[in-house]
Amino acid sequence: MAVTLKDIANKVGVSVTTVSRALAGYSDVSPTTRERIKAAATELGYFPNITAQRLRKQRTDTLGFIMPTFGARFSDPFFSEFIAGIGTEAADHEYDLLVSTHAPDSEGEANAYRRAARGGWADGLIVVRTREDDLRLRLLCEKNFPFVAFGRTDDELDFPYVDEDSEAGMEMLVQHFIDLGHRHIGFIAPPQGLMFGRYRLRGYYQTMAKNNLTVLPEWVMEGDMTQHGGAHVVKDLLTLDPRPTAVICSNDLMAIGAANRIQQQGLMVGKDIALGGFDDIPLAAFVTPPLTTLHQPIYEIGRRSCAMLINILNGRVPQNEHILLTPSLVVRESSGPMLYERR
Amino acid sequence: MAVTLKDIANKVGVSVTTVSRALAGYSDVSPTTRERIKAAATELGYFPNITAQRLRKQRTDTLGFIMPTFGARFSDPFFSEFIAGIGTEAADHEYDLLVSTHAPDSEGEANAYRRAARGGWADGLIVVRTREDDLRLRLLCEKNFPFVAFGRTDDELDFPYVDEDSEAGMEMLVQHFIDLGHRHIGFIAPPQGLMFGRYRLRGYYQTMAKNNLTVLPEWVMEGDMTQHGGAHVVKDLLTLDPRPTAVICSNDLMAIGAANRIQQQGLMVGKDIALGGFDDIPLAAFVTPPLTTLHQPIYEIGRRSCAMLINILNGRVPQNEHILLTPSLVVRESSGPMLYERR
DNA sequence: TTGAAAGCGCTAACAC
DNA sequence: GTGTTAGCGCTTTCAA
Repeated sequence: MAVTLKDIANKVGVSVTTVSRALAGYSDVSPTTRERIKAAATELGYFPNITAQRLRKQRTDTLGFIMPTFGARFSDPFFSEFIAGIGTEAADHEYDLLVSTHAPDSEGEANAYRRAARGGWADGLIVVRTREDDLRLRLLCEKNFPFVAFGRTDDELDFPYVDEDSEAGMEMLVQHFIDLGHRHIGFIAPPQGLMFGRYRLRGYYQTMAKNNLTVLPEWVMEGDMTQHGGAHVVKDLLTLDPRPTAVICSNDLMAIGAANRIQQQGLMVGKDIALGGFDDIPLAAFVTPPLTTLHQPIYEIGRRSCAMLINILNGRVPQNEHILLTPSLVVRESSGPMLYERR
Repeated sequence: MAVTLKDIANKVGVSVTTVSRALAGYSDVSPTTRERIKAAATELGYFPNITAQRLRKQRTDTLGFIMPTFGARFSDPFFSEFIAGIGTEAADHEYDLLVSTHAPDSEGEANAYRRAARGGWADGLIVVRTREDDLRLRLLCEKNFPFVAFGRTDDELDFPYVDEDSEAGMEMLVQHFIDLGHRHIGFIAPPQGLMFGRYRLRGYYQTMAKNNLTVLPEWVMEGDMTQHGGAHVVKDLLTLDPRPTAVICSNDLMAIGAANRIQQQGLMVGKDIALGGFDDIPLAAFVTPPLTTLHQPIYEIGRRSCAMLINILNGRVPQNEHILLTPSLVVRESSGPMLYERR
């Protein structure tokens, strides 16, 4: 089938070894044979057998990404962007990217990580959406398997990561609403267990406290990070008396869902009620009204985590580097004008 | 490092061959040795070396997906959903999924396909967004490399595909608007070269013609499939005199962008102007006003294309199967009421 | 029922 | 400079 070193060796009349060395660019091959070998290689259309190289080198030159997905209509734009980021960086360094999809915390996911951590599947892993007491991270740390996470944890585990400072981000957003005159600010939190959700929630509480504002327990609801969740949960917030004048959602998808429901109830977002999100997904600027949110450069984060992983794999970097980025506040119409200026 | 067959063989005191056969479940191993071997394998924590198996079997048990991406803020929700679909199906059949990202029609993409078509990278490929005169398909057909496409082509190439009948879908949508009383219907087409865009455009023209409606050239604009594109292009449509009473966008992302721009200009979607999209991305139901569109089951399409590919790889299916699905019309508020019922 | 031997395609230590 | 040899870990004749 495919052309092998042997074919070239036969054709040129040298040994397989020589061919291998010539093609690999070793200096101990005479210029003339090297040329003849190269010529033969191009003529025959030789390309190295990746699998054989891998077996020999005991490395796969492949990165793994086990993507947490949820059921059939799963379609979080985060992942397209993130994959584009890691994929591009990986390709730039001649790494392949293996993607595997599993529901978070499922048995399938656990197996996938166990399999990966055994080695031989990929040389390193990119892990996203770190969780409290994250078994994935625990496993990888324990087995000493190379990985970089997008996200931190609170526990004793130490590992390299890139993260967004959700606490600082949320502080900007909450402060923005407070500065606009809001005092009753509802919050739609992510499901328990996600680290970034925890930071976002914490940022909310802290900023409220810092401004001497009390938070009533019923102001804080938990959503499932999807547009459905946002729509579903916000309606309870709307029935409160007094009704919050602003609602912050811990991601844009939920904010968009919430906006939809709010407007369905005849209220105007950015007028009757202020709304904020987190992520700045590309659509955030194009919904009606455009969404005030915190911008995270997902593609860049993907690239950087991947670059970090590749550095680690090549022993080029102090282990356990930590990068913490600060999101930037993007104010759009959904936050509305100063509260007392409303008509 | 890792436990190999040899380790087990040593431990049990048999040959590597026997261990291999015992573990592979061949019948010609005595029950007792088989048990001893199995016990030793579990005890030592044996797992086969995938690379070695691949080299030996001359197949990778891996599927490739070369994802067409565009720059840094690329984030089309289509891809998360599609990858979730193919990934799940692949995993169910114990295939791995290799993902590579490249700009469409770029040199990098061409290289990726050439590399894949040489073999050894993946056993088969999933191709999406077929193009007119698609070099990728031409290459794969020529090299006889197994693949399944999501999308068809017009030319002589015959290959297995799953596709959505965009023409039929668009007909439903256009007819829907016509039935509502619209006569001046603008259309935002995808960039030249994409097959599905062609079908969608054709569906529009044909349905207009079928209803004896003429289409003025200035009603048809070309957008780039993103929310930006939709927003950008729709404004020219709005300046026409008479202004179209309805605008159809060839995907939801553009429709959402268009809706944004329309409302920015003080017009109300679903009232002053009707709007339709295509795809039914999960957010379509949650924008304001909710978008009338055509539903495509992307996840399912991913699963089915992947299943088809796996069948082909295992020689289980008549080559070049064609599946054509019909999208379903989802009417939401953006199409508005009957035209003459408007206030 | 078991084992020896060959080989998938490549690389590298070591001779010549 | 070049070839011999060995081996990465596995599977599969073939012979015993």
